[in-house]
Amino acid sequence: MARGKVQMRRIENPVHRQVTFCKRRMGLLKKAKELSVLCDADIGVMVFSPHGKVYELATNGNMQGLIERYKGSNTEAHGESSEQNKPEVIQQEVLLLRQEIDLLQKGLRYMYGENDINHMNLNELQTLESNLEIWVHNIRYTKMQIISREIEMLKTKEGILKAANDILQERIIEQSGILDTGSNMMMPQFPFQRTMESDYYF
Amino acid sequence: MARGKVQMRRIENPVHRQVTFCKRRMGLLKKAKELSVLCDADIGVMVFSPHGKVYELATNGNMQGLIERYKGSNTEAHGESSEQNKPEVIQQEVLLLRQEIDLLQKGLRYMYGENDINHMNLNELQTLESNLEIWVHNIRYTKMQIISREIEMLKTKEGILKAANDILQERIIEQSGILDTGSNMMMPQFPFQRTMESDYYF
DNA sequence: ACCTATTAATAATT
DNA sequence: TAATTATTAATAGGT
Repeated sequence: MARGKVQMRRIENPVHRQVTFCKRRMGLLKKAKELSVLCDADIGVMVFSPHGKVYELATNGNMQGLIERYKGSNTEAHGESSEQNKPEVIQQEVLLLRQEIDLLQKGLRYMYGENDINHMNLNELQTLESNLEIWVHNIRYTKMQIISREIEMLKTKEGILKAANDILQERIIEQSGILDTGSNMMMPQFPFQRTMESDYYF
Repeated sequence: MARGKVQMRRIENPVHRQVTFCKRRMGLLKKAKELSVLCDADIGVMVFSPHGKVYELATNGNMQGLIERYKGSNTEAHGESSEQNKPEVIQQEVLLLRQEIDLLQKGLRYMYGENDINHMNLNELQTLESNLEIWVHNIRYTKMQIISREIEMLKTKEGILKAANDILQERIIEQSGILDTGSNMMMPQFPFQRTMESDYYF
């Protein structure tokens, strides 16, 4: 992608290789982040340099979580809890989590405009508090809207199904009268068909 | 990178999002492969679509191996040892840190507006709501701390001033006794000086 | 799925 | 190591 095509094979010149490694590694992680954001996907990338150094990206901020998820999705069930409890592993995990928290807190600080919550004065905290409360209020409102819509939909469906059932019952009665052949034991139970995706939102 | 810039945020149109997901996912995996070949690195990429599908690339053909390597490289990185390595303690800590991270992440993600409130489902809204409430709680706690400190400070100041006043009164009485010249009408009122910046925080 | 106008990435160079 | 720039590669929007 620049000043000449590049052959798809190991770059022999070590300097060039190192430089390219840096550049393309950054590019790869950037691309991963972009894909994650644009398409709402979680992505984990692990890069092991030839010298053993590790570079990683976990768009949800937690590579361990992604690995778990990967294992889960791939090999259905693994009774691996025993290995998971090795002290070193856990210790390591604590370390990672701590780093993660650090990162997130920085993010928060950035979000609040450089102001760590511990360094905000009363006024700022007050403002923040009311903003959050407004937000919570909006969220509750949105939730209520969703729930209302859901209920409406269910009611509608119920009505339709009831009507359908009524019609079907009538038909069956008619048929029973006309044919007078069988018992009612095969009569469909009331909710004729009750498969709904009403839990779509949950 | 084509026919117009793209904003770095979730693509709202589901069709566009899906198409972009396919294209960029391919691009990402290609880039990973290239980096691997050109620079002689081992790379693992895991992509989790929002619908839970997993796409992966392991340039050495073995994701499990890369995962092990990842864990290993992290474990031996820090030689901090002993002390509070009791499994239960650490386990507990991991749990707490995880929770904290979860909270921070969600909060951040939501705050950065990567998730439009109007496109969140009930569950997500519920989570967001509780996160915000916890935040509000923390803010209130911080506020209370500040206020308490402020009150302490004021009490201290009050004590000092009272003592000062007492001393002044004594002096004045002494002077009155010695000089016996004037009335007490000019006697300063009790809080001798009461200008404080105690409302600095408000 | 394919096409291209554009943007983004980056190899070579300083 | 850090810029700059000439090119190539990726891809957004359209068919």
